[in-house]
Amino acid sequence: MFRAALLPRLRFMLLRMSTMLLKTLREEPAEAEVPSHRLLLRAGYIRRSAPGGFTWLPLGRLVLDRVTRVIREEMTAIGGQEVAFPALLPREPYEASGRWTEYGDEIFKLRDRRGAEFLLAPTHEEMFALLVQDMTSSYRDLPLILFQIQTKFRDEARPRSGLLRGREFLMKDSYSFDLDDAGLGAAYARHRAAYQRVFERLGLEHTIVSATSGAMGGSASEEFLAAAEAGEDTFVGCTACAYAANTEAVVTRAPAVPEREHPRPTVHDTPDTPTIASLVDLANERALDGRTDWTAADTLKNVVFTVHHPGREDELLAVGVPGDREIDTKRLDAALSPATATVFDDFEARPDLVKGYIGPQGIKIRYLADPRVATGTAWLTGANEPGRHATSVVAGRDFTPGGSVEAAEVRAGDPCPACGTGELTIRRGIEIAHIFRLGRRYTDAFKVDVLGADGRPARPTMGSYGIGVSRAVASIAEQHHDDRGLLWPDEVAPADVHVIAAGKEGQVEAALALGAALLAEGLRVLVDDRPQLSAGVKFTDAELIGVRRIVVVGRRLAEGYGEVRDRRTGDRRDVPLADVPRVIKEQAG
RNA sequence: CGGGGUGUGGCGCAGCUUGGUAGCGCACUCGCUUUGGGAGCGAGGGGCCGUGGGUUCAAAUCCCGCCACCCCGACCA
Repeated sequence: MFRAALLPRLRFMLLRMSTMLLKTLREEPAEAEVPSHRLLLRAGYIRRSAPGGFTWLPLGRLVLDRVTRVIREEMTAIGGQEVAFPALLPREPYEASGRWTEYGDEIFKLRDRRGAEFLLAPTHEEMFALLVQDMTSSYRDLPLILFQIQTKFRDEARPRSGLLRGREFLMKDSYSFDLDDAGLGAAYARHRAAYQRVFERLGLEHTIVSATSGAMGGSASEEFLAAAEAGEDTFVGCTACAYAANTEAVVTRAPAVPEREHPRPTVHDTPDTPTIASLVDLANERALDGRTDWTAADTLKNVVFTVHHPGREDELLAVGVPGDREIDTKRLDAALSPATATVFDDFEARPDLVKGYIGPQGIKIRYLADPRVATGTAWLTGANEPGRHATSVVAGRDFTPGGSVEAAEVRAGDPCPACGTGELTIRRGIEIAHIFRLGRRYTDAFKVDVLGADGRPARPTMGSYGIGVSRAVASIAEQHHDDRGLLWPDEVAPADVHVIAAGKEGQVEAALALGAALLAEGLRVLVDDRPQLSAGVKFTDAELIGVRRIVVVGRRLAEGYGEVRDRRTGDRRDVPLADVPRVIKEQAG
């Protein structure tokens, strides 16, 4: 009988399905919607075990470890040093940075037996800043790149999509400490390049987009988005150049406005036209200004919002966009950050704001307009009287916005703001990494100083760089599967080769012996040595589990042949068993 | 937080309208047969029907509350 324990010098153990904690599901779990969630559950990689929390089963753990290994290698290669912090932390550092309250409900807070307050860390900027304060004293100690791979906790309002958005997830977070902006820039660039290598190795097709910084603070940040339908982020690309951006960060170019004389504004009776569609219909019906070619794009839509400024009084704000566009509240919030906006609806309290007939002329509240509402453009817009609109309302002449705002929705086909010639395409993606130039927000909060070369204190500047490790696993599954199951890239597969014993006339023993020979080649081997199972079940499970190379030890065993399959190419050929290890070794490179 | 949906054995579901001994498929155990694409026959084990209360002689089923989960949106990265 084969005993893996008899091969102590081998790097890997033979993975035997007969004894592995593994149960594949024939039917789709009702709770799972997105492909990665469905397949990882069905193929026995994970089990849901808490709201927003998953257990990594043996197969899943193997994949997770492979992903972790790649990240660790690339982080080490850019000079990163690995540490590990507690996840359970006292309140004080987060109080000092302001994030105890700023992070809001998303932070898990708890108390110890004496009533002292703790949190489960959602991310660790504070602790790394404190560590550097504690352990460095001279500019000679910098620069530093420190990282950890650790479970993070966020009390998500709505955990969903399996591993894609959990309340507990694995994250690689690293932090750079430099004395000046040039050093920070270099650390940022090294992380960016390292992440590209990581995702290249993980087989993750991704796009780097400029992003907004959110609760982390700091200026420039970029997100790495893995293209996937199941993703929650929308981003744009350009058909002609390399431009890519999160929709929140898309900047609209003001159109070139030809010089021309516009007639004075004319107010028209436009009863029962509270919507853009009804207004356009009526304008054409009545041939306002002699035109019958009015479209929604000729109208100026003005929407009133209540803006909530943290720590200040709410403010009313009207936003003007061309009538053929909706306002994208995510973009508006990003533009107003840290303030947030909600649609204003208490029109009874403001008789000067005539719902459905608001125009920017003489408006009494703050007014911001889309960049398309450029100086010299003329609009059909509300006349600030019930049932009336005005034509030839010209920006810069009849009204002057208090500024421009990126609030209009971005649409496929919009001109590229970078090159101006290409068109924007819209795709969905999963945020698998986010890198920030933080600056000194956290080192200031803790007064982290080292002694500079000039003998004076110098305050380090920080960068923060996260990779969602468990989310990356799910993203790989999203990008690498077919209708039969998962199909892992080699680098992250739970095994290099999957050996199936199809038959009971010595096939199990032969498969185990072949497994041992493959192990001896330094390959990671999964053997389906489960007794009593029909070949069909094993084939189906192998395809579900998703190891690319499958070797079947079956009906031609008596002749000394096995069948080597490639799940990706569909190629199948019979190979003498003695040659299988060499053949597989060559394929696996 | 708003809208919708669902809670019945490990998984997928029926039963609920019209109250009366909890059922099907898969999985699991044992036996025999079978063995290259989710095997067959036979015999079994496993469920306080999410939870608390109410109505009733009697509740999975009717009524009220609560909880959980899923989906869409808001929020968040």
